[in-house]
Amino acid sequence: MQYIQIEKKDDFDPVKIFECGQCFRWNADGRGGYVGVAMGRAARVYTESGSIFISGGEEEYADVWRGYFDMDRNYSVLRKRLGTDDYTARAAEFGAGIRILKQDRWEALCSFIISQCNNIPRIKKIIEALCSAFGDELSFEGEKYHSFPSAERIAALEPEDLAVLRCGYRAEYIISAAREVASGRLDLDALAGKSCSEALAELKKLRGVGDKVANCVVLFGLQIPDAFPIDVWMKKALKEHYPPGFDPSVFGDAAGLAQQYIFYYTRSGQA
DNA sequence: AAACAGGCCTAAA
DNA sequence: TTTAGGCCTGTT
Repeated sequence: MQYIQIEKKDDFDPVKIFECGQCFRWNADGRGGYVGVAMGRAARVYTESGSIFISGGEEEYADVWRGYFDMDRNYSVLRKRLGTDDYTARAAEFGAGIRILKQDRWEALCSFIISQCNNIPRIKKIIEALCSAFGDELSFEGEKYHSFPSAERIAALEPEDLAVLRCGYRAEYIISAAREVASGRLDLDALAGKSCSEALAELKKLRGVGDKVANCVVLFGLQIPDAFPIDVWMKKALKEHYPPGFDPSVFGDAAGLAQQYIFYYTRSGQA
């Protein structure tokens, strides 16, 4: 397999990128890299002596991975702007290397619906079951993988068809979201051009999508940078390290990135 | 065994 | 507009 080498870049740490909780389909490969499936392709990513290596050639990089890894944004510059308060500054330093992936919009929506009231191992297990059952088979470096099934594919199913996922009450949420997207009643591409609050309001009309899930979809799927998902970890961090009534809009367009640093830092137990 | 997990929905104040 | 209880399932 051909790999593309990208020379020394600003922040890019595969461990942090894939373990900071924004995505569910990349796994450590046991030899320092990560393998995963995104945008309909399987790939491997690793860093070695300052360079980044991504499977596939120049063309695949230009078409897929350059955008997916948000390579045209300088995270080092963004990160250093986040030193407004002590805790955020420490979190940003600790999380140096995180990048916010430009994930497939439907995949982000479906994945974060599944994530509700679940732990990460089970979220990943359910998503893999969904892909194995309904995604397309992919072959990569001698192994089989599966793409994330399209909204159209899922829209054609009934909640009972998702019984194999063991995802419980989330099954009906998944099906109904898929039908909204597949029918065009919910246009995720169009939403990506809207403001954060407009996008949130639209997403929250879906059954099973509340404030937290909507913020994740807006940030990780629509790439609207001022989204600020607040889950139990963020509640804890905000309560312990920020003034009551703290307004994340002080971070401006870097609010989403600040959230990732704070979340990763708090959850690491190092904070 | 009972509680909890990276929420959401509904009913009731 | 805020709060409590229930929800599928798997793990501790």
